[in-house]
Amino acid sequence: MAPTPRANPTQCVACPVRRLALFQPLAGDQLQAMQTHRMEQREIPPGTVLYTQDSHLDESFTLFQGWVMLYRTLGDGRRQVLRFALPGDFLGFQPDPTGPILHSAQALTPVALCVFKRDSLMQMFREHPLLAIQMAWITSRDEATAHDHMTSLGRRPAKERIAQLFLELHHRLGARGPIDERAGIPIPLKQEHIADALGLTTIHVNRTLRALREGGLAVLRSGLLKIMNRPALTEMTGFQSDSFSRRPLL
Amino acid sequence: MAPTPRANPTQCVACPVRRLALFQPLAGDQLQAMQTHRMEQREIPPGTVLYTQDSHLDESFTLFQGWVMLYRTLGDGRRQVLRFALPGDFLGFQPDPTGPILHSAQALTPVALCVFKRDSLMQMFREHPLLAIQMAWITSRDEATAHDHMTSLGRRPAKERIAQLFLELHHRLGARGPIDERAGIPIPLKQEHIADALGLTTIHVNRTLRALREGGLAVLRSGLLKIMNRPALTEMTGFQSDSFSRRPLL
DNA sequence: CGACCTCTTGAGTGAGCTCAAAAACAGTGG
DNA sequence: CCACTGTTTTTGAGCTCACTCAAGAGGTCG
Repeated sequence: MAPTPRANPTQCVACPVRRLALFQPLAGDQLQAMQTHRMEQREIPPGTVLYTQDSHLDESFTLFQGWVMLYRTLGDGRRQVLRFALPGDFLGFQPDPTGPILHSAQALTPVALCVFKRDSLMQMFREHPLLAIQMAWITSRDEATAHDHMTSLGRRPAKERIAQLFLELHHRLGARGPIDERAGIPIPLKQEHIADALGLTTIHVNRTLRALREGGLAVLRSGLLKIMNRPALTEMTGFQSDSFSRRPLL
Repeated sequence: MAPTPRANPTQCVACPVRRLALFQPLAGDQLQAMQTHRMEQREIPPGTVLYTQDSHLDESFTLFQGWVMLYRTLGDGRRQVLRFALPGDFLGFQPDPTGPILHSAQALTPVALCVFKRDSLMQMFREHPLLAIQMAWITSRDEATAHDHMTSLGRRPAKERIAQLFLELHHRLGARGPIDERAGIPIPLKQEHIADALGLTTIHVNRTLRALREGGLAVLRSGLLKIMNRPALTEMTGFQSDSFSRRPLL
């Protein structure tokens, strides 16, 4: 994640993407090589389901613009949001490419993606080992974020879970570009999404948001998140931005 | 994980390890090359802390024998177990090798490991790209397991969480060698470990174990797990072993 | 035979859930 | 511009699953 801002950011060949996670640190010749692999840019409206749990997927994606929600569904409709993917994130990389994918992905906003055919991606890895190493690091970073999330789910009360989520989103968005603290950060999440991410009910999320608001800690209203008292939030969650550090260029 | 049993399993050079996750699918010359990199076998007694959250780690490990618990601790002592590592699993791979590690690791049993110095591992990746690709898949599989775990934590009641854990452990152990259903599977976990993995208290784990026992579903006693009614357990969790599929040889 | 874990059971409490229903809001068509 | 419909947010009331506090029972080891 958190690509270092630089004077002359590398471009993703097929897409007009800057500082994309998988490509940003690559040398020019490798970028050129990627042009030869079937890459496609795709744009989809909010609500579109990119892929569905248990289906077979022969593509993966780099998110260029917008938010995508990755989630898993249990038989009776219970839902767990696994990750909110932001621009630069990679989606659809599977441990077993021949097996079904284990989660679904849905666009929360208008979304722009780079699409890779699976065999094409494999081929790229073979030809450009650095890409494979980058992929290992990206996946490892996602795993660390999942660990944060697990710790929230298992060991934090509702108020802390929400505080932690807010700080995480704020930090991840801040790493992607400057954000206007005063105006508030645009967050396209319904209370239901937050509930499904944090293992709560919508109703309880609502009450907890009220508590945070009335405590002067943070306000989420009409799609805008305002952090009112960061020190207090950081204090209550023990938030460390280390989890989102940048990876080495190798 | 789940390496296919084969007639003549590859050996991990320095260690007398068979079917190790990172090496199993490698060709002979690559294995040889690894000999030239600083690898070390290490054995540690139960309870040993391999590494500690927030410390700087310049090694990573392939687990050869025994169980290792990966966990995170919050300021006030709350603990979340992230993963129970079994033989063949890889530990200590970090998204940012220069940053502090974000969790701790402790041996639950006597443990044997292959140790890699960090720069040595990096060097191996550069020289043998297939290793990097394998690493990406291994990490991706771990992430999928973390997703299972998250779903339990967020959206399942205590009984289902424990049932799911039992089925997962049974399946992962089964993939590593034949297990004697009747005798029961050796599980070196205290109720406290289970509680910290599943976001419950020890006391509630105890009560729930009793419920499972009295319901004729599964019994965990004196370190032995017996699955008494797998269909019922599978039914209540919707357990799919897909999550633990083997990865491609590329 | 104590000292120390780990497991077990009881009793009471509370954070978060369910059920139910307003109120605010957004879009749509007349 | 407004009535009409569907979605999202908000609030109330009561319940329950899981937690806290407390204490006894088993096991293990020096």
